[in-house]
Amino acid sequence: MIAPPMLDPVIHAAGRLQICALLASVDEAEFAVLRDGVGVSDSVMSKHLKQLEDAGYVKVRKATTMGRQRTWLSITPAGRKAFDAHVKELTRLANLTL
Amino acid sequence: MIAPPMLDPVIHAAGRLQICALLASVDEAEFAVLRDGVGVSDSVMSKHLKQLEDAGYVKVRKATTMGRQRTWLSITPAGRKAFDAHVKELTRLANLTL
DNA sequence: CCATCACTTTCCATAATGGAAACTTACCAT
DNA sequence: ATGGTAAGTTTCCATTATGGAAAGTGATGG
Repeated sequence: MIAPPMLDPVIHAAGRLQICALLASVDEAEFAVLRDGVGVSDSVMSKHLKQLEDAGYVKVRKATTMGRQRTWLSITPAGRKAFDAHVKELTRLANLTL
Repeated sequence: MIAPPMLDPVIHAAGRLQICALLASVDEAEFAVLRDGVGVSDSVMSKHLKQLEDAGYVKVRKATTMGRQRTWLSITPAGRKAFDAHVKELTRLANLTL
């Protein structure tokens, strides 16, 4: 192999890549905002978030404000690091010279 | 959805993304070079190339030079366009602001 | 105590990958 | 012509990934 692919499979999948990209740009985002932002069903979003959480890339904060229970997601330092590295690797690939 | 994902599934898959990246940087590449560059088996490389060819992104040229038969791959104009668009979209996602 | 909201999990059906092994072609040697 | 080998191709089979619908959970309002 020319260069061992540093593409993180947890981040590379289209849906999760979008989630990470969205979370990387804000402090926190509501579950529903992410779900609609990515355009998937509740179940799918929940599953993607679980994978990201298991990887330590996303932090989940359940808040009960004004009687309303909402889930807020944020990217962790590890998540940001992994995302940045992933983007960097994509950039490297895109500008690759054989 | 905030922005409809313009990620081309044919190009996004890690293996094919690497193939496209490699082909985007050269005029032509030999099958074996690509296979080793990406680090997959003959069968997998063959199947990825078939998908890229079916999509019109890669051109296959079978050449018999000096008694040796080799397959040369090159990216087509459509392939380059799709790859560039894909990279552009990845860049957009990476710099996304919610 | 029951209904509802906001996710979570389970269930199920596809689609995507991957490698090994079998198969095909072309070309060289005999 | 016939056999052998190189270079891919296809087939076979096993995993894994996705996705949505539907059922399940826990907290909250009435």
